[in-house]
Amino acid sequence: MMQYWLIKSDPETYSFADLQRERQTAWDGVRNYQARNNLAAMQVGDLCLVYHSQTNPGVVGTAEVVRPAYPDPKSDDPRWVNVDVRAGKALTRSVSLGELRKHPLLSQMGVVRQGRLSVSPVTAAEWEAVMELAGEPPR
DNA sequence: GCCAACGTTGGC
DNA sequence: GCCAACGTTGGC
Repeated sequence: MMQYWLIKSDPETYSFADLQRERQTAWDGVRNYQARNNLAAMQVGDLCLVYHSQTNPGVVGTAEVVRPAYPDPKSDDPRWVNVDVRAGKALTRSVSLGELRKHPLLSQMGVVRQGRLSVSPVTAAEWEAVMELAGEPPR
């Protein structure tokens, strides 16, 4: 069964444009157990909302999981894992954190309730609502 | 730059 | 096992 997720990045460090340029990347550097557990639960084919933190925080694009969790080679601690994701599409219009907060359904999203969590699950209903706000046609 | 929220560390 | 101190993240 396909699942949805939200993955957060500071665009100064790694932006959605960077992902589009590279087409695919290792999603690494997660050093929080809850976020790590979410990474570990990802399966190939799962879809992700890509969220920019810091400047103009909000959802800017989508990505697809293409490799499930594996140990982060940049860490000598095997507890930390990466997944590989492929760029999906840039949203027709990005959806700001403020819009998520205002939306009756989306105000309950993990990213809103727990701002510091960098990888969080997204329900199918939340996914659809974000796509609608983003001006994306139904799939 | 400030501050709130939260996670981690370490003393006891 | 508790809790204070400290560090980090992220919104504003």
